[in-house]
Amino acid sequence: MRNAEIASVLNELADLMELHGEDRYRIARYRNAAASVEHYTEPVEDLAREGRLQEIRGVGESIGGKIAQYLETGRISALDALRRKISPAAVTLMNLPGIGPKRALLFTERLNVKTIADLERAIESGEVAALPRVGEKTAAHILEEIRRLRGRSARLPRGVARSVAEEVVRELKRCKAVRQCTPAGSLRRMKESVGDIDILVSSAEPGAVMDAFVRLPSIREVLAAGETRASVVTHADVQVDLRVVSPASYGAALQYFTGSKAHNVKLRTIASGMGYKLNEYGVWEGDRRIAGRTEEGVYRALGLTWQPPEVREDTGEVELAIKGRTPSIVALDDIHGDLHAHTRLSDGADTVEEMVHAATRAGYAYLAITDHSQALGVARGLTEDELRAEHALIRRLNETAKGVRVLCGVEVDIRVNRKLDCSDAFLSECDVVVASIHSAFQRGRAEQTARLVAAIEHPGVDIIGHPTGRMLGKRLGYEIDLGAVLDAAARTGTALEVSAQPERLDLNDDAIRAAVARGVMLAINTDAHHRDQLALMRFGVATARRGWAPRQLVLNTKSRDQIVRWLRERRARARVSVA
DNA sequence: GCCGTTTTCGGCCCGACTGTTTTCAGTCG
Repeated sequence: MRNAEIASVLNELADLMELHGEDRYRIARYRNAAASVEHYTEPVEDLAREGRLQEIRGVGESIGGKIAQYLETGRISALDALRRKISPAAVTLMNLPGIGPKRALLFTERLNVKTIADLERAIESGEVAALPRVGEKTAAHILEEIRRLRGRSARLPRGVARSVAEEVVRELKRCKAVRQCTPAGSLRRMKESVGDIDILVSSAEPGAVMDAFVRLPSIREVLAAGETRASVVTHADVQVDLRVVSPASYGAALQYFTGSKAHNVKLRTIASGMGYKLNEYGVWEGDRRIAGRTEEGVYRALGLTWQPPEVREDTGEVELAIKGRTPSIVALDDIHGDLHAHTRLSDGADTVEEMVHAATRAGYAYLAITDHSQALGVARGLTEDELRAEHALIRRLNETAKGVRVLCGVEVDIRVNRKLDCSDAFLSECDVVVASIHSAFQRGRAEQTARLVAAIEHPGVDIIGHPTGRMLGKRLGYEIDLGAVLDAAARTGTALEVSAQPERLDLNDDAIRAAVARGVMLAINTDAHHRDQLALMRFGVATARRGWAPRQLVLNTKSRDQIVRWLRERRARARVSVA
């Protein structure tokens, strides 16, 4: 799959076009197409082979032709021509904060800057500050940004971002001038990682809020601070942007700062088509504000139904909103249980009883205990006899327990040789079987795909755990042919997990969308290793919502009776195959 | 360059902040 590579080439083309001073709408088309390609779940090279490139949103004849040329020859003649005219160094510089196309060209052409290190030297020598329309402060600011960027990882995992945001919101709410206060931006859209944190406040006294904000104890540095907007960096090196509006504009500002940008552009186009103007202060008919206090009101004024933040990525939700609909997607309240959890018998921290107690408090109807099978030595994997002893304990618990039904399970290892780490007979005795890959991540795509497909087709397996094995910010996961894996899951009815662990979120949103398109069953599980981790469910649900997963395709939205029946039918098949 | 509640051609979102200016260009979101 070369989608990321193709997207990056299209983005470079857009950057060069911008430097070259081309029409901004044309440039926007290239960036738009790059984003579509990046999130496309099928390999774009397959579409190219079948002459179907124009099925990608935002790809027409011209961009489609360039993609085809790139895939055939490894080059794009238009890109080569631009590269001859404009130094590639300008592209590098333009992607630094504080530098846009104008300054990038100024630095490369007037000062012959080729690298970021060159630029640092030019700033230190005073050459940059001497350029027209630059000056001391701008030069110093750019230098600061370069140094700050060097010590920082690009994006924050959402779990970390969430806690930073909650801390800032808690501190801000102590200020009396603050009326409403909430995180917006990609954090509110529940993206798996965020670039910076956006906080929105409504207040009748913006000045007082701004004063309080830039003095918060968690803040290390103020990057910019105006009357209604400020950017700061926390001690944890996270950028936080604050925006203050009046209560009458809160809904419009919330809509605006939640984004995504593409979603907003669509809404503004609709507004202008109706003779209105949409900005962060409201929906305007002339200078009369006809909506703005609530987000719902803003959508309503534009003749649209409100859309959940998770789907606001301009991937079809605006078109639904026009028709008066919202995507039918799973919600946290729909979840009735968790089908993947560990205890201290393998690598968890708590006992079966403690996990069950936590599930009861969560209001669940069922909880599957799925400790590791023996191959996973690092996780103190259990032998079949040890697992049987655990299952006996669980059955005794079920006899006396009211409320939560505990399911006897296992997380069985998928070995390198495609075999499972437990006997077929043992698997057929379990209530539920999760099969996962925990070893040999470096095998090639064909081999990993075959490994997963073998597990999916195994009659004793109900769910594939964390199907791609990725760890956000740590490793990419093993390479698989996602289409082939999804097809196998659709064919056999085996569910694929959406791991709610914030560093996994695996499957991710794009893959979920592709799974949903094929009718693949999903299971949103926490893979809890501690009783408190059952609460991670909301991250998994948020990811499933971003992937437009409907309740009907999420296994653990079933009631206790339904899940028992579903699993029993699969068990029956497993036993037939053993016999 | 793409695309359609208008539109197969003519549109294509809008405002805040900074710094260098002295009325606004550049950048960002």
